[in-house]
Amino acid sequence: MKHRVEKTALNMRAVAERAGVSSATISRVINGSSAVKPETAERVRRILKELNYIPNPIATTLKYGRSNTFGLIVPDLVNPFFPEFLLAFEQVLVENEHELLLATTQSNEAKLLTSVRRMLMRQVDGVVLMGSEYETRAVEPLFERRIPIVTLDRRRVQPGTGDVSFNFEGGYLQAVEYLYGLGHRRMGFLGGTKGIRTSEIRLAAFQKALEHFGLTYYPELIREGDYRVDGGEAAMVSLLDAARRPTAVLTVNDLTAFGALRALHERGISVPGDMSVVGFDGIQMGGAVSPQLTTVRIPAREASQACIQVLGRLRDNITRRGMSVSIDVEFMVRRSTGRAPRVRAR
Amino acid sequence: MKHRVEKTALNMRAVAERAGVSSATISRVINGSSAVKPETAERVRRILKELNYIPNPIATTLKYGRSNTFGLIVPDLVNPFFPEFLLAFEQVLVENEHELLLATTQSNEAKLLTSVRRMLMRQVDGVVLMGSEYETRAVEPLFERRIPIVTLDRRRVQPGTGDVSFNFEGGYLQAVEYLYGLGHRRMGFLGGTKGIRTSEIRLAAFQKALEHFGLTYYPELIREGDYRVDGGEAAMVSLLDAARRPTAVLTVNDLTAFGALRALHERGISVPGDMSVVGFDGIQMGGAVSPQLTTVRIPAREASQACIQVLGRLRDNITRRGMSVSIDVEFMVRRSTGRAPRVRAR
DNA sequence: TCCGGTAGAGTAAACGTTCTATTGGAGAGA
DNA sequence: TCTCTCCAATAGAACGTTTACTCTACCGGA
Repeated sequence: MKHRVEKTALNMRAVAERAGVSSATISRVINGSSAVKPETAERVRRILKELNYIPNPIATTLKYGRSNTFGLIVPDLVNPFFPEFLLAFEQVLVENEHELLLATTQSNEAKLLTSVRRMLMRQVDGVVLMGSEYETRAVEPLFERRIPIVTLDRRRVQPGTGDVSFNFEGGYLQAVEYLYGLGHRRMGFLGGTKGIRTSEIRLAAFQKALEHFGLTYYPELIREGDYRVDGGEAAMVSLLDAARRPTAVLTVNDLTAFGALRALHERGISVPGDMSVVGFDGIQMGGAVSPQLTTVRIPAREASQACIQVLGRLRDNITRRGMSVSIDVEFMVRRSTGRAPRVRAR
Repeated sequence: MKHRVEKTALNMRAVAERAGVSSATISRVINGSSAVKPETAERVRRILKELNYIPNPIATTLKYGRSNTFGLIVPDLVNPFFPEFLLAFEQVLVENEHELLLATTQSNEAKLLTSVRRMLMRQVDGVVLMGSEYETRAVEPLFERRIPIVTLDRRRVQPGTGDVSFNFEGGYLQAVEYLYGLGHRRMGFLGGTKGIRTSEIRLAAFQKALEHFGLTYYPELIREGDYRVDGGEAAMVSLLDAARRPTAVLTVNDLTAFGALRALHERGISVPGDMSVVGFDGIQMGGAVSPQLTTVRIPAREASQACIQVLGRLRDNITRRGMSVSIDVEFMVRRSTGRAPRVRAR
């Protein structure tokens, strides 16, 4: 006798046999679809519980080519915002009885291609693409197979895709308003990587916020970063060389702000005594450092819900018009911001 | 005509037709399984590429009840070590042509039950269980269905399970050795939650390290924490009340160390001037705070590989003896440790 | 010529679910 | 009794892949 893997767990037919009905009836009871005599249904339900039946969605996926799975492609998990989004995304999916397929690309095109292939193989019903920049060529197969795509903060849509972005204008407006109220008039900005669309959008939002309060925008107080700690540190160090320093700096994200804090701490510049610092993202770690970071929180859960909602609509509607959603952010005052110092000398 | 979902993408039979062979031959070419005439194989391969064929592993899963998927159940992603492990785990899986099924439990038993159910529905070939404590009852269904289980740092195995743990003894030994070399003789310890096995193991490892260097273990310099920042901060604050303070503190993990740093910073106690602090885990963020945290790094990639290897063995072997693997850790000197202060007065 | 071996390829069933088409009765009306 | 309608439930095909079994053609040896 050949070696055979023990298999064939408990399936609908076995349940059906036990209940003295056909597998179709079991299916109907489980899905509550069509007319089943109440007493039959009750009996079936009892037996399902008794046998501890667990359905096999794989079979359904095979039959319909739909997996109730959404893919999430992230560049990496180094930026803590990504895991926090992932966590929320997974929770929302599970609440909606969907599954998650996670792929990381390390900002590497070959891995992006692999990720897309995995998505296709696993018959995902839609894909969320984090990281504002990506190769169009690599995601082409998704378009070809009409898989709905939602990007995060890409600010661009095509037919069959959606975009969920964050309200940077609102966020920086609240932050600037708060700092203005504390007497700050001279604010710097530690930005993102040059040439990336979202960097420009964030900087523009900062500038607009200044204008809204009649504050001067000083180009010499603007620095480039790279969305990471090191870039933020370097940007802050460079900013400290300015002829007249700002009394507060806003940043493009929390990691950049962490870099700024480190630069300031190492130079003995007190935060918030001598300088106020504001982050953006609202990652958990912001509450762990000292001083705790004042920041603008991006609500990961709402963003996840928006992504899933948009994916659902794109899947159901053949209209396939692109959809844009903007998520409101929330200013969080913590300890890295305070009154503007009275006198500032270099 | 009924509404019908556009489906039936490109399957083996279509490729077969195009190549003038049967689907069996296509399958054989793809899997390199049995004798196919080289020229036929070549022609098939060309057509596969030409048609851009993507296989559907769902069908295979249905047939064999094996999905080439490993599940990962984590309590949450708040502790940055978890996402870092997750990232490594995903990468290693993809390299080995496996898939990941992620589930988070928020340390909530109902969600753990749901997670286990998801694992079973998706026909996973094995499950990695993070978080050293879990309800045995909740994972019972995995045992019943003979799904291999690997726990992380649980230090206990049963038939059909494995455990991957970390070499705390080695880690604390290196840390204490380094501090000893810097002149520290009086070391404190900020531990984990009481009553958890791994907390005891870590504390014992610290104690053993002290003994190894002939140092005194001062019970009054030991505090409980909760593996989180707040717990670490409270523990540090309490430790500062000690009649004679230590010159260095070791901690149960990096978050605890962050809490300690925050407590010290807020009280104007210089690190490492007045007090040295050592973390454990080696999370990325340790390099972002100021001062950068000296710590003991747990290599997430090696741990992931070990988990996957053990799961593979458990799946293949019917022997099903429990397996234990210990992962070596690596001491990383950064900026939160320095020479012991000459004179210490309260 | 016949037999057996072999290379190469094809046939068809199976996995678990869903749903269309169909069947079996029961009841009602003629 | 026959026919029609309606309710409940069943039979069976389909999804895409793999593989045990089968088939064919060819070759060599007796």
